[in-house]
Amino acid sequence: MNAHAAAIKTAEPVDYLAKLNEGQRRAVEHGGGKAASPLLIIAGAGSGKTNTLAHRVAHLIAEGADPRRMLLLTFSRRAADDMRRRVERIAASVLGAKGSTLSEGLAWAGTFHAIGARLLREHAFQIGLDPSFTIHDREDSADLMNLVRHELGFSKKENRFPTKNTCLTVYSRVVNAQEELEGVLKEAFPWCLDCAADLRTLFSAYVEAKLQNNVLDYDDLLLWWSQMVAEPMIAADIAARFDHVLVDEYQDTNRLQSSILLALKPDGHGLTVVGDDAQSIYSFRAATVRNILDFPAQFSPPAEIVTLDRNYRSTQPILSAANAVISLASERFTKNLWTDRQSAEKPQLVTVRDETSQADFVATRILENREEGMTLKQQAVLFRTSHHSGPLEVELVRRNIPFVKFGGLKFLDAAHVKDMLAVLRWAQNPRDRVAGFRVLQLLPGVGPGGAAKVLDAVDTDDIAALPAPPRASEDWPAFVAMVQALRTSQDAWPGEMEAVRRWYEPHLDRMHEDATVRRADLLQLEQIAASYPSRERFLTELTLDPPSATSDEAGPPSRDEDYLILSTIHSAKGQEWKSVFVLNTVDGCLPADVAAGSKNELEEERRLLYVAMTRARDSLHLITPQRFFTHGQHAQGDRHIYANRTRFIPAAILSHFEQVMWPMARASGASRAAAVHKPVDLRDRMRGMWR
DNA sequence: GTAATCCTGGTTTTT
DNA sequence: CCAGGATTAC
Repeated sequence: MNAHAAAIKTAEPVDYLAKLNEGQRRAVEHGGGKAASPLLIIAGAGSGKTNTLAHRVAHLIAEGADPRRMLLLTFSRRAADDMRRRVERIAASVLGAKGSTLSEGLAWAGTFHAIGARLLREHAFQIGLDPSFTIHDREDSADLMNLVRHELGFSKKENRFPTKNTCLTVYSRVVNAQEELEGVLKEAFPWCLDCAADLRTLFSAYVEAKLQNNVLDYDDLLLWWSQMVAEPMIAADIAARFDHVLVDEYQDTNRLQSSILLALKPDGHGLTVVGDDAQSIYSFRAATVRNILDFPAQFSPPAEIVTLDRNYRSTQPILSAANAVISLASERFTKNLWTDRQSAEKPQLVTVRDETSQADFVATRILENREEGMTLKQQAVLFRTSHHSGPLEVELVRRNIPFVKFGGLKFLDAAHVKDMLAVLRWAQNPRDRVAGFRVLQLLPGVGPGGAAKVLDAVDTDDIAALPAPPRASEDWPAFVAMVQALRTSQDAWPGEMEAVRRWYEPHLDRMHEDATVRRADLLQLEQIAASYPSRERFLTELTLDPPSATSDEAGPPSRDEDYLILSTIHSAKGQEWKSVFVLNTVDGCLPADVAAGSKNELEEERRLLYVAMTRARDSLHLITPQRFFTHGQHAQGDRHIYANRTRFIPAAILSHFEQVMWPMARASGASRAAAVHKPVDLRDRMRGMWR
């Protein structure tokens, strides 16, 4: 359907450059279509960044560059697909029908991690890697870390050792930030400083375990890539594949990633990076704004800089408010954005009683907007952390408003889905101990001990030759048969999915009360699997590009249905909507209390609010509930805390907002307050009925 | 060595 | 309120 729409739109004038403003045009034409000196584009929110990059790619192609020799590094697969579509459209208008075939050659577009995985598989034999390696997601990595931690005896120390997740976070930071362990500990994990030596031992054993298991974690995809291109012979090989390297969202890359770029293009020739330091929100992944700031001076002569500061997205009042918020940042490098989209409507700062009231307000406004002709899809609700949308989700369901949620819990995190994937992964890579460990324990009577025994033996023997674990003899033959069928690919992909599910379902029924619900997920997984060409591709791409929305999968909610977007602010990056609602704009939520520790963390939270605000085109609501109910336990509790407006909107900049109370105070405050403060406990009445 | 039960503690954001 | 760890009972 989109392709159809695109085809109609190709009546665009051939002078595609005419539509660009001066800065955009300079960025697009830089180098005149040749692999020219390095280019840095500082592109503010809504300044047409993606469009400019797409035009640049199309322009290069139009000037004769080979799309197959372009490397386009984006932040998500979605961004890559979007880019490909746009390039195709622009190229088609310039080159006619030939353009669309050309952009199909844009094969090297994707995330750093996905491209890394692909290059590593292709060059595996040159670097001592078995190309059948499997990739561990965060949780698998933590499991392996835990295994090693246990083996080394760190788990039962007198003074408690950092948890598996902390260990992994430290490890990951050292790798991605390219810093010394001690430095990282001192800066970010001071309470672990005493364990520095043990951590070093642990990490070394962890690396060894990954090698033994023939697995790579997320960080390895970058680390191996960077090490690979540090080898002159291979580096020449890989660098020669790409004439142009273009990187989107450069402010969210880390030092490891920048080292890869530098190895690919040492003199910066053919290198283009785009970003906005005001939107840097991924420092927890070791991203650093230094990458973007230090980029020009890495080269001599230094990279050319083009700044795009005209915003085409938001109205002036929204932009002014956003500028006011970001101008309070302690350090800033980009200029304020400007626009000529006038409007009388200031962004609203809405005070509501509590989260329930907030949900009520949002749902009401959204329906009002829709009555006035704004579709649900043109509206979005953003929040800092995934669970903030809980009460709203309840309200939306109650009012029958369809929605799709981005970010937070994923389909793939569900235990039963992980079980299925572990079976496939173990078949793909028999050395993947974490996968095997998980799979074996699905058998009744097999626990950690039994599983370990089998895995130790399977190293030397064929699994069929092994004696059944004592208490699992009944289920053993069927299990072995299933595993062997997978290993010998008896049922071609994706048919084997069904075989695995058939085997798994009885175990699912045994282990989970709610097996029926979970079965539906398995069927869905099977559907998703069918859209991948092979087991290897399925496993790889699913871990690197998991379905980002909770109902994003190939499932029933039909594509052309109208639905509201709920999203974490992080997942909202790069997107825009006519109307945006930001939930819980209060201290403790934004900034999140866990991130209010250091100055740097706080500054990042400020940018987060800035990112959220600049997603809005015409209408923006920031909502501040006055009361929060503490999470749960005391049933009789009307335990709550009072929250304050976020510190990022101090009184000094309040004039940029219209302040509103909701619901509008009709009754006098006193009677309402009385009603609120006198909770009624109906439980005794219920009990009393039978006494 | 496994399974069931208790208990503690902790909690963003994502490739 | 939930998951995961530790403890205990088999």
